[in-house]
Formats: sequence, structure tokens, C-alpha cells
Amino acid sequence: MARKTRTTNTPLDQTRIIQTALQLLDEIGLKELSMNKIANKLQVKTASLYYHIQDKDELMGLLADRISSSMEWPDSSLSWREQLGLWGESFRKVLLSHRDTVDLFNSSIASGYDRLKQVERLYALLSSVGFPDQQVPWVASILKNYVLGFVGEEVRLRLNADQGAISNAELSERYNQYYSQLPSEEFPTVIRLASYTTNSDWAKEFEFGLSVLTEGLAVKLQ
Amino acid sequence: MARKTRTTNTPLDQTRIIQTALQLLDEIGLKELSMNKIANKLQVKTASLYYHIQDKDELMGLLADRISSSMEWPDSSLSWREQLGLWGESFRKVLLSHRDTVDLFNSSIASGYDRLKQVERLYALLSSVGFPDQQVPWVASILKNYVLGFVGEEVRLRLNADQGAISNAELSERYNQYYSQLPSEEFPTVIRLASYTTNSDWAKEFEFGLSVLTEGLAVKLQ
DNA sequence: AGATTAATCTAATGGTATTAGAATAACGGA
DNA sequence: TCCGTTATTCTAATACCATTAGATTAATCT
Repeated sequence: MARKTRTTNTPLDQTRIIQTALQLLDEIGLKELSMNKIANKLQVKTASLYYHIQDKDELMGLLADRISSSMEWPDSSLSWREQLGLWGESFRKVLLSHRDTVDLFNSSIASGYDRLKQVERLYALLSSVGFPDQQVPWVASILKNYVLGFVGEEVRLRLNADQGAISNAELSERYNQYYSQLPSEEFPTVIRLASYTTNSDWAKEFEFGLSVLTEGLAVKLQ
Repeated sequence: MARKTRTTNTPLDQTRIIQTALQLLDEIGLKELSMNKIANKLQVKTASLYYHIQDKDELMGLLADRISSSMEWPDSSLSWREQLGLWGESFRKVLLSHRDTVDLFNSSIASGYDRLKQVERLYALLSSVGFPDQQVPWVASILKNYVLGFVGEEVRLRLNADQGAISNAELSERYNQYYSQLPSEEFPTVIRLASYTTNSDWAKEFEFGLSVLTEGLAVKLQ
């Protein structure tokens, strides 16, 4: 009965909170992720979190930063087209590495160290390629938005499939049915292309879009 | 004392709820928009809304649909490049016509009539341009994501300026200060380009990005 | 051992979406 | 004009949410 200190739990700190929040994010998704549930998982009362963190917004920013720290970068000896291609794949991989990462990135501004570091690297790449100073942030924004938009859609549609535990073919069939029952005079093209609106090869579509961008950028570079 | 029916308020219906919600959205923004506040503005108890609407998600979808119904479409006699340029401007205008419209569009799937109608029109345009059937949804997605991403960023940065009631030049100055205090060995490019990261002419940057896309698409069409 | 600081807790505030079931209003027919 | 039926709105409750002030406990230093 004399020893008290032994029973104490491992102390709380930002790193442990972020780690647990990230784990919980993958289990229940961003919309369900609450301070209460994070505290519960840490076997701690909710208010304790606020000693280590300002508010939920800050925690979300830290989460986003933590995730983007695992980004891999292409070898700078490659051609700029190859570098941009690999950058895109790498960024997409990061966004798919944890649940709802796209929403997380969209709901917090990139002010942490790791996310700013990605900006630095992309700026440097574009600058070395030959884009004029004014256009570098513009082009970076285009590229970033493309990947975020694409993966956002990819996840939304895949989730639709997963929540029903349904295969890609079945999902396609379901879409076909939905579109077919639309008034055919109002939506002829949507109906005609119904079978193409579901995708079986996301990587291929991703690469197609990225190549549209790089071709367009190549024109601007001339 | 005999007449009762006269004092009754105008009856509630979906249209009136949507109208009021839209008004309130512009006043307080999407994050503050709650069922309680909508009901208050309608001088009605919150539960009454649920007689006319399934849940908040449905209401948000109806809102998005209502907003996108005001989209204007370019004359189909123009060249496809001009049509895409005008389409982009028109879509951007819609997204700027009400507060937080980008977030609204991103948080609800396009299943209503008006939003599907926009998809139909864009598909038809791209199809008539000569894109193969498989690529039409891909290209449409690229274009839609570009505009959504751009305006999303535009609004985020403009909000930063507005909430402090600050001019564009002052915002630029503030960014300069923030970036300058970063470690210069870690962020040389970001610091060097600091003065270009704030924009004074959003329309111009928007057009630049859209032209990158159209040039890239032109290559694919060959 | 005592005092100081750091960390966590209790308890409360004021919000959120949603629902079941009671109360009221509107309407159609006798 | 009254009655019963249906359509609409209300009351009241549930189960959450983020955040904070202030009390309490644990850890550290002298």
C-alpha cells in the first residue's frame, strides 16, 4: 500500500496524443474522431488533452503534419517529367496511407514544419525546371490541387463500394441501374457513358490526369 | 378572440427551408450553420424541419443543388477552348456566389437534378470535342477538381485577409514576415518566393491554370 | 519534509443532430 | 356547423460534442 507511483500510467505528451489520434482515425474515420474518444483510448479524461494541446484544430494540423512527414521524394537526377510523375504517385500514396487524409488536409492550413517542407521541395523542383518566379506558386498549387481532388474522389467512390462490401463490378452495375432510370431526354450523355463512370484502375486514371498537366506545363515552358 | 387561423405563419416547406438556410449560410458560414439556427430564423421549433427533410445531409445536398442551378453555360457555337474557358469562369462565379460553397460541394455527392445536369452538359461538350468515351468522365473530373481546388484556396486566403479587414498589400507584407523568420537553410525557395505567394489578381491566375489544362488536353486530342 | 510546480481530474456550460410521441391546425364530408 | 381524419408543429428527451475554471493529485527541487 505504500507504493503509489508505480501504478501511474505512462505520461501524456503531444507525441502520444498524435499517435493515438492517428490510430483512432484509421479505425473510425475523421467525422467520428472526437476529443472524448481520443482521451478514452489514452485512458485519460478529456480535459487532460488540453494541457498538451491548444484545441482540436491544432491537433488536426499536427496530425496532417505527421502524416505528410512520411512523403518520399524522387531522385533529382531524373527528368522533370519523371520527377513530377513520381511526386504525384508519392503524394497520392501518402494521402491513401491513412483514412480521410484528404479531408484532413483540406480542413487545415499547411503551417507546420513537415507540410511546409513539402512546399519547399516542390517549389525548388519547379524553379529548377525553369518556371518564372511568379508562376512557381501557381504551378505548385495546380499540382497539389489535382492530387488532392483526385484522391478525394477516389476515396469517396471506393468508400461507397466498401461500406456495402461490394466488388468493383457490382458497384459498376449499381451505377448503371441508377443512371439508367434517369429521364433519357434530359441525361443522354450521362446514361450513354454510365459504364465508364466507375473505375477499375485508379492508378491509370491518375496517371492520365497527371500527364495532361505535364503536357500543358511543357507548353508553358517553351 | 374568435379568429385563430389568421395569426398563423406562412406554412413551412422544403423551398422555404432551403431559401432561409441559403440566406443564413451567407451570414454565418457553413461551420456555424445549424438546424437550430435555421429553425430560429424561420420562427419555428427545430423538430419541425424534420417533417420536410430527412436529415441535415439531405438539406446540404439540396442547398448545393439550388446553388448550382444558377450556372450559366457558354454558347456551343464557340470553339472548344473558348467554351472551356467560359465554363471555368462560370463555374467559379457560381462557387463565389455564396459563402463556403466549395466546402458544401465537397461534403455532398452530386445526386440532385441540377448538379447532375451540369455533369450532363460537360460530358456532352467533351464528347462533342472528340474525347473517347472512356476519357470523358476522366477529363470532366480533372476540370471540376481544378475549379473546386482553385476557388477553395482562393476563398481560404481571401478570408484570412477579410477577417482582419486588411488590404491585399498588407496581407502580402504579413506573409513576407512569416516566411522570412523561417530557417533560411531549410526553406530557401519558399523565402525567396514569399512575395509571390499572395495574389492580387485571382482571375489571372485562374485563367493561367485553366490554360495549362486546355493545352494539355489539346495534346491528348491529337 | 516542505514548498513549489506540473499534470490530471471533476464538474459545468452551451452547443449539436435527431427522435418519439403529444398537441394543435387544417381540411373534407355530413 | 360540427366531427373525424389527416397534416403539421410542438414538447421533451437522448446522446453526443468542444472547451474551460478551478480543485486535486503527482512530481520535483531545496
